[in-house]
Amino acid sequence: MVDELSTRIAGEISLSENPSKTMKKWREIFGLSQTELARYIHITPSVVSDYESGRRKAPGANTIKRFVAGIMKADAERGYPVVKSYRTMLTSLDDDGPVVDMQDFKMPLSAAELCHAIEGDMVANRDKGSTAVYGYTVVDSIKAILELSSDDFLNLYGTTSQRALIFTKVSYGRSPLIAVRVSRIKPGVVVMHGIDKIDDLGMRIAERERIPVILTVMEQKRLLERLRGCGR
Amino acid sequence: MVDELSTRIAGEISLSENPSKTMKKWREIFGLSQTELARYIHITPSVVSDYESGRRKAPGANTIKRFVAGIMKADAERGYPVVKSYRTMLTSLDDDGPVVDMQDFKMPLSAAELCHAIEGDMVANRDKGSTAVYGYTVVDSIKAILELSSDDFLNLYGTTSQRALIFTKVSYGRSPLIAVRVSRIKPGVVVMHGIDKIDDLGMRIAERERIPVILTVMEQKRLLERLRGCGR
DNA sequence: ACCTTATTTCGACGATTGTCGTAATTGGCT
DNA sequence: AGCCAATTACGACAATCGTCGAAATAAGGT
Repeated sequence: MVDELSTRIAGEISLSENPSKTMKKWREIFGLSQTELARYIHITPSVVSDYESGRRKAPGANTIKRFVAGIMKADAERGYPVVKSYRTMLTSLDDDGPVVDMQDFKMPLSAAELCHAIEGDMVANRDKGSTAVYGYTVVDSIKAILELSSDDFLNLYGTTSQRALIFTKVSYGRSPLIAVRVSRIKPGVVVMHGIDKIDDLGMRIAERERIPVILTVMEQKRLLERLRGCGR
Repeated sequence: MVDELSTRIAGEISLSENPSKTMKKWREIFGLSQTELARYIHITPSVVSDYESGRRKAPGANTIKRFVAGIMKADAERGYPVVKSYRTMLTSLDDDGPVVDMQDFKMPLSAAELCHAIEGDMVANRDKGSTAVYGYTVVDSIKAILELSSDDFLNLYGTTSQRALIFTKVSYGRSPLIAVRVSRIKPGVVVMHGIDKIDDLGMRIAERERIPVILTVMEQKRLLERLRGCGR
């Protein structure tokens, strides 16, 4: 599993239209600062910044190899949290639970860009529109309410919580936000599919949590296709 | 599936101890000459040779990207034979058929190296010991005989037929070689697990097909572990 | 406002890549 | 043996990478 994730990360960086941004995405997913990463791969922090800001447009295979080795080493020292999340993500798509789809974006999107892509309406915390989103999890909200324990909620986040949590079959807009409210880990963005306005309680929860909330009534099949096509 | 295989190839090249050899491996899996590949990615054949022979030790992300795009374009023009094989390979490991394990090696092995790794005895065509082997398929020979049609045999090859076909639960050594004999596509190496000598008929078939044949009596569990550890 | 840490910018320079073109070598086929 | 296609070797050179170090800027906390 470590090898598989390593290969995937290296492949994404190599094939990316913007390897710099992809390296930054993965560093942040692994919860490392540039200074921390620099220590793992024995270079100065300014070199890490040079890579991520695009000063070097096509890093060599040795650089990619050392980058991946560094973030994996950090994960190993912490007990493999990201590797475990990745495995959980693969597993949760296989069973017949509430998770409808879950992917990481090749290229990070902002909340505003995501909103635009799914023809949504951002009804709460519009000022947080620049929030970076690294992936999404689509959840059948009815099944989620019936089946998920509070621990299960953690499994919705895959490799990072900096993602969009998308609830389908929403009625009033409060239940998903209540669930987010009591959850220890918060997503970057909440999307509610099936309604075009939320009630007052939902709005107040959203403002208190400072999480952008997007509503969309796009047909679910098209929604999934649009999401799959994002961040390329 | 195309994206997934692309990412995997790019990741393997990036992370390889020897990116040159890994690029050559994948070019050969896709059945392209250096001259053909050069046309797809708009460089001269000598540049392709420079990459693959290690003159350039750490290709950049742009080079890897163009390499992968080239081999994928070639596969697309031929109707995706390699992509389909890759998909078949993933699928056949999921069901409860005769396939016990199937992997590609990160780094190609020779038949002799493989023989050594599994503590085997090469009883036929020792002069072909330098044959390159890119992966392996482990097959329960009893189930294979009972379940496989001649078309199913093709599914044993995954991304390339230049691999080791490994039969377990072998008794006399002739049945697997008969199966190979009547098959249109031949593996690079045949391994028979469970015997330490083959009968005359088996030997004659092997000599006629010019395929190295290895016998091993290693415990199956250790055999699988050894195979997984090969080509790193 | 101040302090500390993180990040970014950028000059500089040695190392390496990417590529062409030419020629030599290898391998397969007749 | 000869021919042809594929592959390899290699000189050459422009472009880019990899990295350091110093300084500037940004962000978070008090």
